Amino acid sequence: MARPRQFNPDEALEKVTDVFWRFGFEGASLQDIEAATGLNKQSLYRIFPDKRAMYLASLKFYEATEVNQAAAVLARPGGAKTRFARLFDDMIARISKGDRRGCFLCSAAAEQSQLDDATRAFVSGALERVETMFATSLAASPRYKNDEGARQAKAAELLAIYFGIRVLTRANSPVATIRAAADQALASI
Amino acid sequence: MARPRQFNPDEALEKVTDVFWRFGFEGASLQDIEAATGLNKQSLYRIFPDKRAMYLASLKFYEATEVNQAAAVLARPGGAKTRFARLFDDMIARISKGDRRGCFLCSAAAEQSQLDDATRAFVSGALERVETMFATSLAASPRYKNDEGARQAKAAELLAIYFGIRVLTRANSPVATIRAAADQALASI
DNA sequence: TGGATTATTGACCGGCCGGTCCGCAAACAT
DNA sequence: ATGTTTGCGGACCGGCCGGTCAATAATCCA
Repeated sequence: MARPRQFNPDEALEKVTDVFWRFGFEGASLQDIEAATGLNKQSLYRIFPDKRAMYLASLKFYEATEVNQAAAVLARPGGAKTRFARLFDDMIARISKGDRRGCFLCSAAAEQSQLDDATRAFVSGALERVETMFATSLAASPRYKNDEGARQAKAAELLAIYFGIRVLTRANSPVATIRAAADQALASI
Repeated sequence: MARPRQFNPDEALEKVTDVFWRFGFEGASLQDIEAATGLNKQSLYRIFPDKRAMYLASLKFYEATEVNQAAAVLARPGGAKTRFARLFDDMIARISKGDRRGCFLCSAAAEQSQLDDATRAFVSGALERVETMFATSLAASPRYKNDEGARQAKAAELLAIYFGIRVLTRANSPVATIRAAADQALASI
């Protein structure tokens, strides 16, 4: 046929995701996105119908990469406490390296999910999937394996703590506070 | 002198706060604010130098009202567990009534604190004050009164759970999940 | 090589953004 | 009553917003 695309759409989406992750939907202008990707608006609009679609694609990309990676960490062998300890350690290691982006899903929930139906639908679904993922990992310990009620309840608590920590991360709370919250959560598993 | 102001600045600030609380800084346009307050832009700009100042004033107003009210709930007599149970019950009662605004400080942390220095400074200070408030309430039980380490750690954990629940609130998570997280947290106090 | 097709680019669009200006009305002191 | 001061409201501002268009350059097929 004709001239092939000169950039990798997946790499572009990765960069777009980072911009939305850091600045939010309203906070990220098309200009910012152009600068971050090195692409022209027109090239972007050939891939995405509009800005909102870019944002939703970014959320999906985030789930497929970051959340999936967390799932991989949680799936490694060991009891429930060990698994969550690894998850929290990874999270805190990133904060210590200066990464204060927190969790994109969490920011999207705070910023957009009361304003845009599609965002709310996706975010609420993604949170549910994270909760299920937590419950599955809890089942690695006999204490939760045979008690669905306890498992669900603990998963809900860990979900809240996890996202709470992500908020504290964005708010530049001291690492010590975050570490303390994580340790308390782990101790109760 | 001359003609006195025809509206109550405090009532105006209350309405402005509600708009920013629901829509966020970028999501709330001056037009939205005019509509919500019933005031003209010019009248608003006589009270606030610019939009950012309105936002910061709103955050302060939020702390002075909503956070203060939470502090009052936590200050009522009883052991630590009883006090936090009342706090969580109030929170869940509001959600059940359809109020999904969550916590303004929490949304501000997610949306703005990585973008605006003044917001970050205020939010991070406010979170610290909430944490202190939590620690003070924990001291109502002997178990935490004499163990500062345990008190700080539990306060950090409750802070995370509290803000996590606020995120779940915004994301339209089912009340059952939120209730479960709150109950788990209470059980560990 | 020629023609069809498509990516790329930058100019351009209307509209809304936050913010300002100015004419007018209201209320005070005298 | 009058002059002065101030609040008020609507017109208005430049600039940036998301989004589009048209001219150009690059690549493929035949």
